[in-house]
Amino acid sequence: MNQDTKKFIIDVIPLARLPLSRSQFFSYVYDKEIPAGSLVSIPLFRRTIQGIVLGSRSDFERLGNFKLKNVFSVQAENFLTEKQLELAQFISDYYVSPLGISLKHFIPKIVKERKGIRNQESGIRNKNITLTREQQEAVEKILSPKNYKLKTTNYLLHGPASSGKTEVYLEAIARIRKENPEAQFLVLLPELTLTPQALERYGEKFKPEEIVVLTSKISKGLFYTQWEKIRSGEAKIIIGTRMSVFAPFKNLKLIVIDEEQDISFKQWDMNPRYDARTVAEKLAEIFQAPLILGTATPRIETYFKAKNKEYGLLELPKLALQDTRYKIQDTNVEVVDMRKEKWTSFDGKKKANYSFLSTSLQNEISYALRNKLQTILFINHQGMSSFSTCSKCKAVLTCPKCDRALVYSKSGEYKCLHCAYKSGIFPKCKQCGGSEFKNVGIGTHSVEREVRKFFQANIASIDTASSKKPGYQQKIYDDFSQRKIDILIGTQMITKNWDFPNVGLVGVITADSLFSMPDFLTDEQAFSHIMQAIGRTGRTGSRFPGKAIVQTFDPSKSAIQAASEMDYASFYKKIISQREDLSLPPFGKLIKLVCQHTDILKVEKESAKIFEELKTAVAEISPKPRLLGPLDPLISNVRGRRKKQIIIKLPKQKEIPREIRRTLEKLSSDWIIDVDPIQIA
DNA sequence: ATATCCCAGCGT
DNA sequence: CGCTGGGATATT
Repeated sequence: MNQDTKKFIIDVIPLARLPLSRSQFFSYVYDKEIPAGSLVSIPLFRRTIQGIVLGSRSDFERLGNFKLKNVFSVQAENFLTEKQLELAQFISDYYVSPLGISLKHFIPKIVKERKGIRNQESGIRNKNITLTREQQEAVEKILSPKNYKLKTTNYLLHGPASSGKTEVYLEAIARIRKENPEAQFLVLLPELTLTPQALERYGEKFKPEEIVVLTSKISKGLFYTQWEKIRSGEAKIIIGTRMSVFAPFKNLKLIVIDEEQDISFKQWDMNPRYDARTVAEKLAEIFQAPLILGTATPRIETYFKAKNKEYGLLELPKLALQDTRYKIQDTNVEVVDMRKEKWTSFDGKKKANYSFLSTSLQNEISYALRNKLQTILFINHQGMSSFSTCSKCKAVLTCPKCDRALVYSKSGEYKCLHCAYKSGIFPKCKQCGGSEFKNVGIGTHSVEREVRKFFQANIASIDTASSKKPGYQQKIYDDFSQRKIDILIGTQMITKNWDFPNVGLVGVITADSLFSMPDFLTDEQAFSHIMQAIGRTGRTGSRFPGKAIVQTFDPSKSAIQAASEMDYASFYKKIISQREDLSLPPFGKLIKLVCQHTDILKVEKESAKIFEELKTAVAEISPKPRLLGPLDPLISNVRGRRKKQIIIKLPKQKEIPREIRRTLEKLSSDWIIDVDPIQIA
């Protein structure tokens, strides 16, 4: 080492997947100190990649004659804040994922061209809304927890549809802002479809230049501009999807997670497999900011924590909204047993109804149409059907790459909803070579066709596929809010916070399809979806109380019953005891390990080996974790990749025991580690 | 991510 | 004995 020129050792985390078992940084040389958090360009094994600086040192002696390479260049000094580094480290530890991969999420694609900032129009109309006593109290608790002897600054805001949760967020924000005009607020939404609505609401309190929206849909240039506005503090309110937790906040004073029960907060398909709710909790801790989890149907886990005082529980009663714009009525919910629709009465007065629109639903649609009220029909499947069978041998038409059923689409082709596979117009049966298929089950398109047969009205449908057409979703939204559409048919997406005051009727066409995937969250999610669908109505004028019809072939299901009675408490009671019996969350912590490879033999051998290793590891731990597997997952073949999975159930505790962590850290890249998975079937 | 090394398995 | 493919390994 040359003694004349002063040099520094720079510890850098390469933005690459490094083995978890080794330290996640490498050391380089540079002739200046580089501040932690800087973005640099470095050589790594005769490649050039980016890295994040951890720190600079000058203790060359300890290294011996190990030859360090040079940092190529500094791309951006202080690119990540100290707090972002801390958060990245937390994510990597908690989700057992390489640090470099976590850090990648904190770095937006840097684009040189800075486009003009295009922000939605929003006139500031500081409407003075009087809060109800409950709303007021919720705000007080959030702002001064000590006065209420709360040990935490995390809150569950539990209130049914139209109970005025947003008013609570807005008031809390306004009050904090009054004290601290530089304060920043993060509002997390499950999906980008909800952002236009949110913009409208928050636009009433904020100037357009203070609001920033972060979703994967916006252009890279705009994304970068928004990112920098957050860093500078210019952006005060940040509305976005789960990735927004990675933004370079300067002065974060409150985090809101709206629709906290939504599973889209969990990144299940990519490393790090993080849950924005868990990350947001850490982010709130780092900034010493309160966190509000808002929902009409809390996750069982969340409600459990609230009951155990881990979260402050803020309950808003029904009909809290005293605003004279709406007069809220109890929604009348009717569960229709679809099996009875096919019955005929002895005197022949009641005829069998073979349509998937029950007599009740047909009557209610007519009623709504007559009274100029709008109808929303909710169906869980997109396209024409859920699956198709060969007319000759009854075999289900499946994707050749995955084992999943193909779905008939309008184009005449059969598509795989898992990969991009399309069958062509004349598929052949794998078993008998037959070319005729019968479509079983119903989707948005078949419902639309059926509704058109019965009613002369303005009818439209929307699902994930059709909403991908640019502008289509906005058009449907606008048309529906301007009452140009009488009957709207759609998948889950339209039940989420699309609030229209003129909806008099909601129909859930087949509640049963919400239960098609048996898993530990199925009932919870089904309950929440039915409740959400029901919540779309009931905001109408007092002359017409909201009406909801839930069609099912199994009215005895507790999720359906509880949802139709809008009874969260009894549903919670039922599920929480099941969870306790099975040591499922919140009583146990789940870690899912999936081994996948094209060669099934390899997968079997490898997963058996790891299972044995875990067995020995677990033997030393008390209380003893439980191991399940290696098992075939419900979908064990995707795009030709075969899978086996192992489930680890830890007794309730925050940390993963060292013995288990050691095994996880040496898993090859054929393995997926999913901490707190949302699916274990 | 990927070049390199090492060795098993095979053919000559 | 030599060639080849697969897997493990290490990366500053």
